[in-house]
Amino acid sequence: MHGTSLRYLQRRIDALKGLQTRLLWPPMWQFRAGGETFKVSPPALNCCRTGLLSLLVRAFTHPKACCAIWPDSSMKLGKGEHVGKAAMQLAERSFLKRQQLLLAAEQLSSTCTPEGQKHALAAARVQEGYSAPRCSWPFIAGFFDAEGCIQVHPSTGALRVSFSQNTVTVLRWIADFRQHDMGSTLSLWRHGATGASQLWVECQHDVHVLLRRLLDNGLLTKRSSALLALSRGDTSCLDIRHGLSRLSGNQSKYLRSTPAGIKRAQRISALRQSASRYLSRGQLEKSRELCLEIEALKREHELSNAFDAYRTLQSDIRELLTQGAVLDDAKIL
DNA sequence: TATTCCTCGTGGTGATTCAC
DNA sequence: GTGAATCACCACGAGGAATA
Repeated sequence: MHGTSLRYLQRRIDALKGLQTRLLWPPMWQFRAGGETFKVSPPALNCCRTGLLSLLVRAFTHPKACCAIWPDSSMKLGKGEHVGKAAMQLAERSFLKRQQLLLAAEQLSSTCTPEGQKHALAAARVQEGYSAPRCSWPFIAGFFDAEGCIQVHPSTGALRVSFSQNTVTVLRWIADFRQHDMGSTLSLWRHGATGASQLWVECQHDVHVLLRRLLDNGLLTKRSSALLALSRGDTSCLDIRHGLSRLSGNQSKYLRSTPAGIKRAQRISALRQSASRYLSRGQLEKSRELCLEIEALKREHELSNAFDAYRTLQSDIRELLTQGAVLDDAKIL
């Protein structure tokens, strides 16, 4: 790595990512979900989309629910009356998409043109009135399953929980409900560039109480992550970080800091604190020396992070090729 | 088909408090 | 005095979904 520039590494990373997106992954013969292994037969893989869809549905949903809602609805959308029934049932429990679901249920039996239906649904989506719901812990648990995130802070080791949503209204419901129920406030932050909002819980006591409440009220897809986070005390921060990363899959994989990266971040954080103290005591020279050291460490940190991402990409691509992945000719520009 | 939007997961920074 | 822990705020990239 010595002598390699950040710009050069970034170009290599971009090239590897380009290669990775042009790979046709090896055939999948089985997959595991919910502790069960599902075999995928060649016909389902090769041509029968419905067959593969049914398999996935069986794996990821409740058997009864999937029969009622899933396999055929996506295929027959627009003419199956069970779609209308499903939309009506969902509308009874939905806060955010009630108007759209009611419209969908009505339109399936109306004579309106497909184009007209499409415009009406789009208008309902824009105009959806966010009437205040009967906010409850089961509602928050369900919302968190879909939009929540549990993280261990890289340089502090602190547990953090966040909810993200483009519409700030729902986050305010949750913040208000929680303040009323538990007497503590949450920080709500709006992302400048995208306009999306995030609700943060960072006080360690509040994080623990919140996770326990979510678990007690039906948290499902993030259950394992929440239990792992709550095991802190018996397990090290690094192990919890690693476990949470594994549970969240490959998303943002190449952004994650390695254990060495976390140590660098912690060192920088400690030096920054010292510099700040020297500055506050008027020891300007010492503060300036530390600032120079911090800048050098930050450059090294950035370069090392890029190198780690590059090595991980290399290794992932090699493994895929070993397993039978090939370049997709149709994606070669 | 290209572009924009939206969500998820992640990292950085500064201030304050606490323990040694 | 110092390092560790905590809290609060801010921001961005990836990639799938929605839209033009």
